[in-house]
Amino acid sequence: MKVEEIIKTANEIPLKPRTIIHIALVNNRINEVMTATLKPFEVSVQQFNVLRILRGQQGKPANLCTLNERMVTKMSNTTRLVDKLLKKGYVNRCVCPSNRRKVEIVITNEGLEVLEQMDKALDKAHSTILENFDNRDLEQLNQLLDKF
Amino acid sequence: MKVEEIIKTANEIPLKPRTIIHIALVNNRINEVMTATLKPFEVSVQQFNVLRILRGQQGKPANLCTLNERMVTKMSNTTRLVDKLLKKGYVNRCVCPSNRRKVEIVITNEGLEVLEQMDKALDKAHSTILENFDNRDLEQLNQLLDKF
DNA sequence: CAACAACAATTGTATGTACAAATGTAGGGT
DNA sequence: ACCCTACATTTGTACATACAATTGTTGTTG
Repeated sequence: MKVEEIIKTANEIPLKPRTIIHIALVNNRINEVMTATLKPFEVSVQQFNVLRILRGQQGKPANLCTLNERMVTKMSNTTRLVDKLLKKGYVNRCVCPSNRRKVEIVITNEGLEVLEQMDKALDKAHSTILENFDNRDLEQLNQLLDKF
Repeated sequence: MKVEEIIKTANEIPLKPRTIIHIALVNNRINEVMTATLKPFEVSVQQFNVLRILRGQQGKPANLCTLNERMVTKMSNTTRLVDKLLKKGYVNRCVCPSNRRKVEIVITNEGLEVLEQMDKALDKAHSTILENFDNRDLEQLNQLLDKF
């Protein structure tokens, strides 16, 4: 992606704003690919993230606030997000018996199955997005991103 | 930003998905800062982008489809975006006399003034976001981002 | 044990975004 | 001149997100 072709608003953009814009552009492109990849499964990127977090729990239920903390894109409305996964049968939800304020959410077997398929699809997508990167590039990029 | 602290969903995340998530996290952080910075001016990041593009036109009017092309985050709804800027008095809009399909949009003096203030505020924000980067880092980061 | 603050989740509302359909305009071919 | 296609914008609708207010629950303190 040649950022010069996209940033045409000024002749010379200083390095800092240029970097900021560049990241936004890259992020948008990634999002587009991810959304398109997940479209056949009829789940959003956010919903996918929730499923992935739930699988990471390895059977242990997660409550909403843990989900919120671990979500890549923070969102205020985890309730409605889980609602949609519930409708699709990918998660179960019940009130935590030890603390009835909390809600326990676990991923269902069906959820695990579709998640596996999504993983495969996303693997391909990631390779496509990162086709110009070798491992050294990726390490370097991650090191730089850690500076944020 | 230590991505390990945020990504707790799995013990070992392979390099590629890790990179993708990392970019999303960085982008979110940038967005939060940008939105907070622009909040006192009561404009969204998108609206700011439109104003910046219009200034880049140096007096020449821009029509909607040019705006759309140059917008960092593509959005389908430039009409309503311009509507809001119009209400605030930051832009003028009129039908293009030579081609009545087109709409010409120019930034007003008031728009230019507030834009200058926003620039100053965003300059500071950018420096804060990128405080851990020296010029060499930024060059390197941009080079890597160009690989996308 | 009653009052209160703190917590976890839900609901309401306003705003933002994506996608598709509709409106109005221009130009080309017959 | 008429029909058709392509273009530029607008409108409609469904969905996503941000922020604030509300509900229900827990534990603490007087």
